[in-house]
Amino acid sequence: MGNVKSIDRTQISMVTPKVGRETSSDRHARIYKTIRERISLLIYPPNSVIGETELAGEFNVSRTPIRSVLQRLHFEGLVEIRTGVGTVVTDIDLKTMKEVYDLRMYLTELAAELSPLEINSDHIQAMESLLDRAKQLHGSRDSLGYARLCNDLHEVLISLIGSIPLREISDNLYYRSARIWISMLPNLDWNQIVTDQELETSEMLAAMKRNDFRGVVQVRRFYLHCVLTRISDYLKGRNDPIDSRVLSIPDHNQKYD
Amino acid sequence: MGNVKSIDRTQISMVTPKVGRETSSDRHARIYKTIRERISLLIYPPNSVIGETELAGEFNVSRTPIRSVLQRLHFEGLVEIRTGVGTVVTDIDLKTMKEVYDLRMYLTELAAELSPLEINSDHIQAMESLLDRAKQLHGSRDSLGYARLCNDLHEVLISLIGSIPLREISDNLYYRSARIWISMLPNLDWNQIVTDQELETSEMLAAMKRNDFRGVVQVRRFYLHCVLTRISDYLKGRNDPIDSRVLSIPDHNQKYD
DNA sequence: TATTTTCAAGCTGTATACAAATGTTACATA
DNA sequence: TATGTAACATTTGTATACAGCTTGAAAATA
Repeated sequence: MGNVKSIDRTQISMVTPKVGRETSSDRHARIYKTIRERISLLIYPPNSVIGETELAGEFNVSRTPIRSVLQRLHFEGLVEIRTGVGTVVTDIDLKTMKEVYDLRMYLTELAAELSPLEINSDHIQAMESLLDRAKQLHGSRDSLGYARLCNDLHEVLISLIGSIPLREISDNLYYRSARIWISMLPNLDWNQIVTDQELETSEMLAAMKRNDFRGVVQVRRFYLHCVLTRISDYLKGRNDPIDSRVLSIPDHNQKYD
Repeated sequence: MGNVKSIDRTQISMVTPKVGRETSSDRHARIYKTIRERISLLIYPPNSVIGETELAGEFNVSRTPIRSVLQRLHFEGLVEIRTGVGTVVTDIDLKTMKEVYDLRMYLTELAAELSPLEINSDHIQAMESLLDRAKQLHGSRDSLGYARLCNDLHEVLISLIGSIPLREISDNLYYRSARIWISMLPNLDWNQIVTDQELETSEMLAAMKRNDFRGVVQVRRFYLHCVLTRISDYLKGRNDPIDSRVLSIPDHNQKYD
C-alpha cells in the first residue's frame, strides 16, 4: 500500500464525468417541484386537467419521466389520473381537509419536540424578508404573491425540523391542503388576511430571535386554527345547498383541542 | 323530479362492464402490496437487489407497471433505485430508525384522539385469532410466522384509525421500520419476544373488549418503546462503534447475494 | 506478479408505437 | 323531438427497442 504513482486520470474521471450535467433524479425533482408549485399556486386549479403530452413538450422530455412525476403526485393525493381523460388536480372535500389540518396542528407542535434544529441568522433574515413582503401585499390584491409567501414561509418552517420523516410528512400535508385555502381568498377580506399574515410572521420572527422554537410552533398552530375556522365560517355563511362532492359541515365543528 | 321510466340498461351497463376484469389500478395495488410484504418479511432482505425484468416475468407484465410500483416504494423509502445496478432494498441507519419509532409512538397516541372508529366484533375476533397464533409460536423459532403476525396486528390497528391521512402515514411508517426489527430476531431471546407479543396482544384484546381505544394505543405505545429499547440495548451490547451509516446486522445474516 | 486498461454483460432511464378507455358528437330511428 | 347508437378524437396504460450507466472480469502492460 506504499507507492501510488498515477493518481491522475482515474480519480479525475471518477469525479468529473457529470459536472454540469443534470442527473435523472435531479430532473425528476425539478419537474416535480415545478408542477407541485403550480398546483399550490392555482396555476393548475382544482379539477383542471394537465395532459402528459403537453408537459412532455414543455419540459422537452418524453411522456415517461412526466408520468413518473404525475404518479408521485398521485400517490401524494395532489392529482387523480383517469384513464382516457387525463390527470386531474384533486379538489379536497371538507372532511379530508379537516383531517389534514388537525394532523398538521398536532405535528406542528411535535416539530418542536423531536430534535429541532438550531435557529440561525439565515432563518432570521429569511423571516425578515418574508415580513417585508407581507407588508407590501396590503396595496394590491395579489393572490399569487400571497400564495408564494405562504409557500416560502412553509419552507422556512420545515427547514427547522430535525426529524427527516416528520419534515417530509409535514411537507406533504402542507401541499395537500394549501391550495384549498388559497382558492378561497377571493371570497374573504383581503386586508384582514394580509394583516394576519403580517402579524403571524412578525410574532414568529420575535420568537425566533429569542431562540424559542416552541413559541414559533405555538404561533403556527394558532395560525392553522384561524385558517380552519375561517374556512368553516365561510362555508357556513353561504347557504348554498351542499352538493355531495363537498361533505356537509358538521355543527360541532370546533371539537379540536 | 317526478316520472322516471327508464331505469334500465344504462345503469346496468355502468355497473357491470368490467366484472371479473382487473383494473390497472387494482393490479398496481396487488403488485405493490405483494412486494412490500416481501420486503417486510425479509424475503427481499435489506441490500438485496430485485430486478425489474425478473418481477415483470413473475407477474406477467412488462417492465412499465413494475417500474411504477418500484418508484412508489422508492418514494416511500423502502427501496433505492440505482442506475445500472438495480433496485436495492434499503437498510435503515440508526438515526432514521429512531426518528421513525419516535414518530410512530406519538402518532399512535394521536390515533385515539382523531376520530377513532368503533371497535366491533370483527376486530375482537381478529385479535383473538392473532392471540392464538402468538401462542403457537412458542414451539418453533418461526421468524416468518412472527413477522406475518406483526403485519396482521398492524393491519387490525390501523383499521381503527378514522383519519385517512393519519392511517396512511401510520401505514407507511410501519413498513418503513418493521423489517429492521424482524432482521434482529435471530440475535434475540425467542421465548421472550413471543411471550411479549402474546402479552401485548392479550392486553390489547382486553382493552378492545371494554371499548377502550385509548387503552389499546397505550399498550401499543409501550410495545413500540420496548422494541426501540431492545434494539438500542442489543446494539450497545455489541461494542461496535455505531457508524451513522448503517445498522450493521450480524455476519451470518448477510448471506444473501 | 502487480497494475492498469479495456470491454462486455446486465441493469435502469428514455422514447415511442400501439392498445384500451373515455367522452363527445353526429346520426339513424321511433 | 327525444333517444339510443356508433364512430371518432383524445387521453392514459402497456410493451418494447435502444441509450446510458455500473460493475467485474479478462486482457494488456510495466
